[in-house]
Amino acid sequence: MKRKFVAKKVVSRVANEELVAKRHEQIVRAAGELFSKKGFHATTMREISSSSGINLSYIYKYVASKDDILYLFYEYLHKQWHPIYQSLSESENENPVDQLKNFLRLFLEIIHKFIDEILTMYTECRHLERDSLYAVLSQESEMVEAIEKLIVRGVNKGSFKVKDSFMAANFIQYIIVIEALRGWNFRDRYTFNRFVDLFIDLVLNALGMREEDNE
Amino acid sequence: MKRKFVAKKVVSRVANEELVAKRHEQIVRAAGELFSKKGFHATTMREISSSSGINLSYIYKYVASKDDILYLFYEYLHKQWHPIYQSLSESENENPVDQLKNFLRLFLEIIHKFIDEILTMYTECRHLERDSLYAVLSQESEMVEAIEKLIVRGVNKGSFKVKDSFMAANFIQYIIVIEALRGWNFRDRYTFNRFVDLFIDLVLNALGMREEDNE
Amino acid sequence: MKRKFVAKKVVSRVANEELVAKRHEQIVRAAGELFSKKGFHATTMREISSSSGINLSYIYKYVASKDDILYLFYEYLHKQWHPIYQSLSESENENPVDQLKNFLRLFLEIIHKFIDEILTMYTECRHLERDSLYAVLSQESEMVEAIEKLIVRGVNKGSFKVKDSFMAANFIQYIIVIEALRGWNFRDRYTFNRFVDLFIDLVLNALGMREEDNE
Amino acid sequence: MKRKFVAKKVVSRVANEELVAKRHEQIVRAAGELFSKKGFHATTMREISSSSGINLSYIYKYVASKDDILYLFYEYLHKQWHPIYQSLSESENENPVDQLKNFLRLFLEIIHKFIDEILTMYTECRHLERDSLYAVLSQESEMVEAIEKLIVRGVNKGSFKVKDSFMAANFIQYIIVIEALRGWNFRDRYTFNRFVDLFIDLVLNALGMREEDNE
DNA sequence: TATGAATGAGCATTCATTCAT
DNA sequence: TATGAATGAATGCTCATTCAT
Repeated sequence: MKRKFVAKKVVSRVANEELVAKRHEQIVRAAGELFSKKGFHATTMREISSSSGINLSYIYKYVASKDDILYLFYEYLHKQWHPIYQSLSESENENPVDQLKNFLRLFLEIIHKFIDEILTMYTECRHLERDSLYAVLSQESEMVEAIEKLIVRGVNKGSFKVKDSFMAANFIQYIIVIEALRGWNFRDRYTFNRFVDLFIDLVLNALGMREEDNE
Repeated sequence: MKRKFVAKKVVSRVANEELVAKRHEQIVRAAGELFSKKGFHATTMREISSSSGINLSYIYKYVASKDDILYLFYEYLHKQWHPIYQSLSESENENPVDQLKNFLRLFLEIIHKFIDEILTMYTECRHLERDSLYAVLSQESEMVEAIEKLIVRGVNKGSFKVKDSFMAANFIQYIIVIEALRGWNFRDRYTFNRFVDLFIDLVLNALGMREEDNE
Repeated sequence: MKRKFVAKKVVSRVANEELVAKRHEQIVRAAGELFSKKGFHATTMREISSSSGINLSYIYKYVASKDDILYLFYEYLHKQWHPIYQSLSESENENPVDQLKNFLRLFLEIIHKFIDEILTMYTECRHLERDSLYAVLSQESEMVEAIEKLIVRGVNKGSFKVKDSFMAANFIQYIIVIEALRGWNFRDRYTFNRFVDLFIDLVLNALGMREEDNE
Repeated sequence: MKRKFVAKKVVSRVANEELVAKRHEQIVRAAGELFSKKGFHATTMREISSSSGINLSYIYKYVASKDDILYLFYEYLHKQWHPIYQSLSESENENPVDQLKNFLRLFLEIIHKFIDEILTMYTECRHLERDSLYAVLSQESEMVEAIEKLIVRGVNKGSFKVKDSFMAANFIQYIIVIEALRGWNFRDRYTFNRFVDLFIDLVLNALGMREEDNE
């Protein structure tokens, strides 16, 4: 029942890989901003073209469709936090509690930095075409696995106490973007640091740690 | 700093209120399904018309724009759970823990029943126009308040222990729709009842209850 | 080569003639104002209905189409000045110069009173359907004839001197609505009385009268 | 109280000016004919597209709206006679009477050539949007000024005798298009040359010249 | 590699008009 | 006589995408 991770390759009709990477970045930067400001559908290819400074028809040498750009956008954002959760699997010796706290803090900082983009990503990714969508879900899934492993280690060491580590991992992976998706309701009530503290506290509690253990 | 709740009224050019209600339901049913299947933007008015069996131009007697339909759709869903969180404020004598458990269970059942619609609602509501969006956010906010009151009572009675009840309420209001938004990753792993148990456990923990208190 | 004057009858599906007349007036009053404000095409039947206070479908019992209303509007305006030029043929004993002056003055006053309506009439009547258009042109033509007769009498009496009385009549019938059609360019420059004086002076001159004869 | 002349520029999203000019002409030719046949409102963009041979969406690269096309149409016609009245101000030494006669004749010839278009122009220009309308009225106004100057010179030289030269200029500028607007009533009665003679005679008379002076 | 010209399909919305009672 | 419900056919305009060079 192990999920296989699928990837998607945005095919470009240009050989030079370096150039492709450069163009993709150009495109995504422009598009991301536009998507975040007006949404995917309301953003036109023409706008992406003029905003990125790449000729409209020429964009189609680097992407096959507008959908590809949305995927590229997702990929770009994902790249921001990929190292963070990947490091989770690498440093397996660390204390799981500290590691989790650290992970959450770093992650929340990324979210905070890309608030608009992440809101966009989560509200627009439904419109991805089949292939792209699978690739995205796959990456999300990968992240859940990394978190799960951490939880399992914590449980084994007696730091956490959860009924089901996979469910807990999903829980965390979902709640972690709360600031982007629900922030409008509480953002002006807390400083970012205060928010992080409260957030970590809630999550640690959920994983069966009381504050007394925690300090 | 108290938020004022705003409402929006979808005005129809037909006097007969009963008929309006009937038509609105017809429209929303058809549209909701289509939105869920293909998204708001990809759904055309023509499809809504033929799916609802109401003549295209005639739909515009009951709504002013496609946006109105999206709002109607949101309203329809919201009506499903409005009674649940409203009852929270009414029965203030009950034991907060039981009340919360009960609330969560009922709510999760509603979510389960409308999974596709809720996913749609949360991914499409960004595309609402200003007025409609405000109305929606306002209703969401109202729900958070109801949850917060419950938490505060629980804290006062010593059942819960949280650093900040408003943050906790936001937390719960956000996590509660996890099945609709992230279910694809865990749905086939648990029965619905198992999921509910795990969910409630995590939430109660987050609110500072250990399982030992809990049983 | 004598032109036959054609008339058009707006058929209504209601027997009571008095009622028909009353409704037609109601309709025309409302429609005329709307046409003048926004033009024929921009005015909707619904607006005419709500402005006239007659139920939309019921209007169709009194007119066969929107076009009919435009024609009715024309007819209504025409009725305003019909007596004026008709009287021209009746009082054949009067001094033609005085009669012309009088005619012009009365006519200009009517124009002045219905400026917007007349502008509308002349810019919209192109959109009349065949039948209605013929009826309109026919009425216009009739007016030219009346003017021509007057000129002929004036020429015979030696008061006017024109090369071609029919051309001159057309000339006058056309120039007489100048205030409605070109007024924007000179209206704020003259009082109405001054305008009338200048106008009559120019027309009399055109008909071969010098001011010295004129006084 | 001097009127300022305003202009309007139809902006196209194509850089190549020559191409723009070519396309504009293509569009105006097709549209003009259609407008003349069926009126502005009854003419659809689709018809203009197929009649001009330019793809519907591509038209919108050269004009921003249907209104722009109406304005372009007006501009096109205006260009036909602009040189004629402009020359009026240039050759200030000529005999005003000859100059006026010449001006009228040339102008009437242009009118004659574009009868349908001019009828259209004057009956449809009310539907221009604000900006375009101002530009149009401004150009008309400019023409009146040119005529007025000529009249003033004629008056100073003792050739004309009018009470008010501005009013007279408006008079002429209005009457000059009579063939387009009222021609249906007299066209089949005169050859074009005969019409021109009669017309010039009437106008000169109006300006206070008797035939005896005239010959 | 890079660009300007060109296209086809679609979309929300409006409106005059008719039906049923 | 009078009305509210219902319809069919358009219409201006936009947009992603491809062509030709």
